[in-house]
Amino acid sequence: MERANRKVRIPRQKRGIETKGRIIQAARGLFSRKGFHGTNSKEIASAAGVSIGSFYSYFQDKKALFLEVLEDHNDRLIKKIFGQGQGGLLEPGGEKEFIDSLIRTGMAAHDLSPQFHREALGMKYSDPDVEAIHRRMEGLVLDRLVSLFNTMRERIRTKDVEAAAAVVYCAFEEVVHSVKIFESRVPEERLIHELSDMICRYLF
Amino acid sequence: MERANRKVRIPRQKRGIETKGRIIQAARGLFSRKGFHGTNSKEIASAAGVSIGSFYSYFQDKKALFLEVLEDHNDRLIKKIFGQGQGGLLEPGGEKEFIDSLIRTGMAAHDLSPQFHREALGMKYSDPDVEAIHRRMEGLVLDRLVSLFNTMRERIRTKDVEAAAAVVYCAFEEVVHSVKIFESRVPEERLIHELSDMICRYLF
Amino acid sequence: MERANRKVRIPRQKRGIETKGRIIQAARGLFSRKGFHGTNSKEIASAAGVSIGSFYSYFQDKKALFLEVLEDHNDRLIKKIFGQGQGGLLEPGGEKEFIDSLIRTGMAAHDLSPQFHREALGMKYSDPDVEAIHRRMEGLVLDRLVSLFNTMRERIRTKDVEAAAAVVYCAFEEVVHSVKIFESRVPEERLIHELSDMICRYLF
Amino acid sequence: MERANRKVRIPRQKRGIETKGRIIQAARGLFSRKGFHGTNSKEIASAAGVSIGSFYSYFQDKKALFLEVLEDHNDRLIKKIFGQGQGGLLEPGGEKEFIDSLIRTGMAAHDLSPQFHREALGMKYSDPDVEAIHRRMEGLVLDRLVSLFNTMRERIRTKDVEAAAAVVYCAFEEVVHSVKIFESRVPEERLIHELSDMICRYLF
DNA sequence: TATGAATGAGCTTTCATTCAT
DNA sequence: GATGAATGAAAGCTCATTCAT
Repeated sequence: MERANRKVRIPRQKRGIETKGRIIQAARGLFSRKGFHGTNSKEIASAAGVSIGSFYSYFQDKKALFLEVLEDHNDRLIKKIFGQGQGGLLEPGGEKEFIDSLIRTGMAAHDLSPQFHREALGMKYSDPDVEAIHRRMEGLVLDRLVSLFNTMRERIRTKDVEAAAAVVYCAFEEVVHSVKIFESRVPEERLIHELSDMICRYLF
Repeated sequence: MERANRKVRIPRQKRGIETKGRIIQAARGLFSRKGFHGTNSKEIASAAGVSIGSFYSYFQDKKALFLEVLEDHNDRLIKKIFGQGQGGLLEPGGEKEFIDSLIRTGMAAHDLSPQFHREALGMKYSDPDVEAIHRRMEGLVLDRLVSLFNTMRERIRTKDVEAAAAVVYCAFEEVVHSVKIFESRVPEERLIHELSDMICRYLF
Repeated sequence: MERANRKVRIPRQKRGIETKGRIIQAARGLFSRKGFHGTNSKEIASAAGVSIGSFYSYFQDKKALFLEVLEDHNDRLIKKIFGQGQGGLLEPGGEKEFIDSLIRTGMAAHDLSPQFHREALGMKYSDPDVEAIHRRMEGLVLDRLVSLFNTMRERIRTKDVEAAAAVVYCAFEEVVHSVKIFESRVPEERLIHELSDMICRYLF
Repeated sequence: MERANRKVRIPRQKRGIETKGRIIQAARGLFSRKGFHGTNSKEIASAAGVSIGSFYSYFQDKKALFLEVLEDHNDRLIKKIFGQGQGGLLEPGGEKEFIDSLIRTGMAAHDLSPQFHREALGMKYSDPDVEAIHRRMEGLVLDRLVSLFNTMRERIRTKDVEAAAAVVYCAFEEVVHSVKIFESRVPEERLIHELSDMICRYLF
């Protein structure tokens, strides 16, 4: 008996879109609090005020839902990070402020569902699809950094802009996580200060 | 889920110790290949050539086994990292070589069961016990860095040695992971070169 | 499972009758390819280009639809089998031709949706309603055979016309199925030849 | 996460063999009364006085269990059918008795779990594995018939022994089923009488 | 002490059917 | 009338863990 090609409902009407949104919201909450493996589909459905049947008509399975929650989360992150115009900051002498502002923006973005972010980070180590989404996201940010560095090429010490972007991004990411996700023994402000100093000395 | 107050045998005889070791080895392999959630206890027992009953007389439960595999893994890491005496490297002028050597040592350590390392890293995001072990490990490394930096205090730019250690460690960790665990788009050598440069410029 | 006393619409207008027909056609195709249990109502509705709501306004439930498909199928069978006038064939000396013609007609009838026929045959073993329909159909054929045999009473060896009809019908049915539904190891023509011979020797 | 290669337990100890046997017995009863699709695995387990976990450690899934029940059933059939030596029956003049005895033996065999037999017959129309088992069984019987007919070659009318075996077997099977599984309108004795007569007239 | 048969809560998923719009 | 979103009982199956032998 071949499997009937189960179609996932793509909601076009207002009601359907709301329902799907409710499920995503409920799922984000539960995944944040109890993790992906600690949350089951029935819970999600009932937290969304929806039957388990509806759940499975909107999502292929629990993993597919997780990926959608993640995409949704990333969309908001992107908006927060790229939303702010750092337009005029590149003028000579403003390097320190520029880097600080990058760091602050990045840190602030992590205040958006930090618990879900944590769970998603964890899953990237074990799930290829989650990893792929993270890579894409990271690619976006790296590309931006690279083009930023390119516009200030002559003021930057290294010639290897790509590697510079990667290294700076790594340093930044891990510091953010140690602050926002794991409670670092060293307080946030001191870390940011040193991080900023490190990046500036390195780049300029 | 509730914990039975079952007695876990602590093997004192040679045979028991070997058996336990065999289970840990088998588990490391399976956890590496299939992840913690993708591996079941029966598989582990039979890969270790042990009955499921024996398995549970050596380990409280699957999670406890994971923690032991992790501790064992960390022990080896520690040995690899701290084993090398970086004794004489602190002489004036040798800073660059010193940092390079630190980085190389750290990178090399990650060639020890990188797949298991990856899994353990992932689990630290969702399991408090795993997180605690990571913290302890990290604490060890940070302490070492701090004391290292202290011995070269006057040659180091920042006064906030603790934060410096944390930031350097973060940068290092994430770069290592992007190389050893996720395939970075930028080749290893270029990343190491920039990382080393960044740390040196920052510190000295 | 309990039957709601939902009203099933009996379509009287052209459009309704066509819709119902489309559903029956679509269902026959799906039941043939995937079996009754392997086909779900949504599939049927969408294959018929009809909403699931409409589907349930035409048919009490999936089983009721199956029964209608079966009745429809049997109606065509009946037409094919009884449509041909075997009128003049009873003249003395023509017995062999007569039996051959009966067999050929019966075989030909099975070329009508043989896959659906197969499914319906299977379901008669597990569903009383399907069994009842089969019995009625069989009754029709047996009655016809009995009356046929009666008209040639004095040329027939046995006095027990009813049992003769039943036995001949059984032999015929199973041979047809082994040819048309299961691929017999012995080729069709040889089987027909022997079947015809067996029936003739027996009857005349 | 690839599926762990679930091993089906092959019981070697007395207890395990008994348990498996109990499940098979219970399943035969339930399949007979409620059919394959009408019976669920939990019911079977509890009817066998066994946990659902045990059930699945002995059988890959419900279908696999059905196939084992069927094989078991067929084994007994075979014993019943081939157990009786029809050795001396081939002497000249004994043809009628010989055929009668074959028919009686076949009929008697069907008194073994006729309801399960019915279900299995039904499933052969929809399940390829069940069909294959039926074919093998049928092959065994046909081969026996062919070799039987060969030993009495010169007394038999037809030269096409294989087709003869097939046709005779078909007639027999369907008559048995109409008697033992569906209640025929014509009483058993009359059917047997005519069937025997038909086969004898045809063969000799 | 070692074994592996047995357990059963709990998970994911399906699908016939209803009913508000 | 027609629609298709929503329902939820019920199915199949897994696996960490226990415990009688």
